[in-house]
Amino acid sequence: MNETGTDFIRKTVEEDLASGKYSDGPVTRFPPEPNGYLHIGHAKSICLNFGIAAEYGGKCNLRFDDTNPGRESAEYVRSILRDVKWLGFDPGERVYFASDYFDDLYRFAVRLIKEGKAYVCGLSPDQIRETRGTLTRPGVESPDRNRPAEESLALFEKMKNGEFEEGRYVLRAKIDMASPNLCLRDPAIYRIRKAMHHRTGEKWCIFPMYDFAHPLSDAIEGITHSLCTLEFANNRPLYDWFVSNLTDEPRPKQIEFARLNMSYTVLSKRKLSRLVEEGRVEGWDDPRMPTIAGMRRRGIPPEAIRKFCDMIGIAKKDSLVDVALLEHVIRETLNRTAQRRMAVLRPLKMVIENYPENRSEELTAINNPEDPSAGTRNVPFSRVLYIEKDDFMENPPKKFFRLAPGREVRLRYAYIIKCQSVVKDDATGEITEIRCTYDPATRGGNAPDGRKIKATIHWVSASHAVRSEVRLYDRLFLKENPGAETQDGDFTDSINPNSLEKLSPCYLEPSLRHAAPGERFQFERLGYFCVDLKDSTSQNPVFNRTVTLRDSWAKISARSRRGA
RNA sequence: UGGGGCGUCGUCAAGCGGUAAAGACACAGGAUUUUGAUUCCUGCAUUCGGAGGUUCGAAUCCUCCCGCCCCAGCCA
Repeated sequence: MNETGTDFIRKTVEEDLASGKYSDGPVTRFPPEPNGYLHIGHAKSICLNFGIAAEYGGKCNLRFDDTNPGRESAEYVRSILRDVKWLGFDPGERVYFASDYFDDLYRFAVRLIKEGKAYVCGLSPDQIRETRGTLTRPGVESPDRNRPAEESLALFEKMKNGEFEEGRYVLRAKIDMASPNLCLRDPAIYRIRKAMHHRTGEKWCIFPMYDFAHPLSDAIEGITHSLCTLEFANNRPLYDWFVSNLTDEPRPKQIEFARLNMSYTVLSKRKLSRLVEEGRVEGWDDPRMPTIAGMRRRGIPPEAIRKFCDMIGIAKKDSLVDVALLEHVIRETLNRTAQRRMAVLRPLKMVIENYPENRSEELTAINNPEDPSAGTRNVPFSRVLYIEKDDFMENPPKKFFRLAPGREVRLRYAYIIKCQSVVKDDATGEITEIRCTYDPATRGGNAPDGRKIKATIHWVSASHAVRSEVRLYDRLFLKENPGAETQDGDFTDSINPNSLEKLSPCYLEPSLRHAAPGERFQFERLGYFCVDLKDSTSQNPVFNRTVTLRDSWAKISARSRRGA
């Protein structure tokens, strides 16, 4: 069920079920056009449709709305299928294509013509536009509007047989050229398209329009509740027109809800494809993309996406969901499930002066404090280590309580150490190494004398470390709503130039050597990371940062930097 | 300025005529902590786009106004 209560769509479904209208439970459908990759906005719809079917003992179909050859392809069909399953929903045998219904749809069209409810129109696309009227002026009727049915039938047949070039004729529903709803001003329902269709090949050269194919496909499949986004509300009267003129009860019912918008990203296929085409990202599955494929590669668990969709709710209000909410559910699920490891991303060499040169020892580390069943592992310790550059400051500000000259700090699961001196590059003055001593009595990190150690930092033994590349991802856009003021023109203006930072070499604890692609970890004190699905090899492991840990120190230091 | 849809905390979002307007995220404090993480407390809309009205009683009903979104593809 839903986090926030029962949304208005579920309520409608419940009422319809209670009224006995649909005896076999609700049948919903997720109807993507295979012309792009699925994104998190689609995930909202997938969760809604499959969720309702599951909750009320119904069914959910996956139907490809493939009525426009030329911009659709089998590659997209494959990616969509994969993404839906990865998200955790299995349509099983219920995978359909609008193109499966082309014969039925054709028959429906013929029936409309015979009944005087459709006609073949010879107006050019330009003429159709000109005669459609405007928002405030009615349209004018086509000279072909009263063409005898026999004549339309013959022309439609010829259209089907490929006897006309594209654009020469179109089949139109005869409704009302004066309707205040432009959708009803004799909309085109079939057009000539001489393109190779990814499934029907060259069998057809006329293709039904969405407004015609969609409601009828719903009816053919016995859909009870046809859920779509708000921008289709204008099309609903047309949806009802086709369904009531051509099909019997019980008829499918269209219900609209608000599409998902999320801060600091864009969620329209058009804009996402532009990012890909213009090379702003490395592909549809770039980990910065809000696509399912991108999020998968980023390391976001499908469970988190489902939880997110559950939390944002379903309503009719246009909204902009804070991406922080997504980040929150990602952290929440990963905190529970991801094993902890130590990794140093920006290495600073540390030498333990009183630790023997050739010695090393194994220390025990907890895999997941949130899950005792995850057990423990051993981590090697030796004289030369790497620690994070950020964990040392030569002249620390007041609130910094990590390592600094003369200060003590605990190395996680290892020893309490003290900074004795700093080695710098003579030429640049840059700190190249810090020299410390350790307290042998503190093995494991406990102080037998009970002295309080304010900070614990992570580390990796230099001689045992696995070298790796780590990719740090940040939001793709600097503006909360990149599409807002710029119509479409240049949402790319607000692209974040620093959305990707590749770090190398990074040093990982040796247990990470055999991590499998897709495997997710928490690098302690840094964030959640996963092995890249594409570029990682055992020779050159690559990790992607999914999301950082919450970092109150970052807030404190940023605040004091501003204040000072 | 035709038609359709929508306006409840910074962001989502419950609420559907009956006492003090859920919850989550964000934010701000505090406690515990070998991750400045997690966890745990605490605070955070005298008010529901505005104005009138109906009612003993309204965010919930009525009227008017204001604002935002969608529609003039042979796209979906």
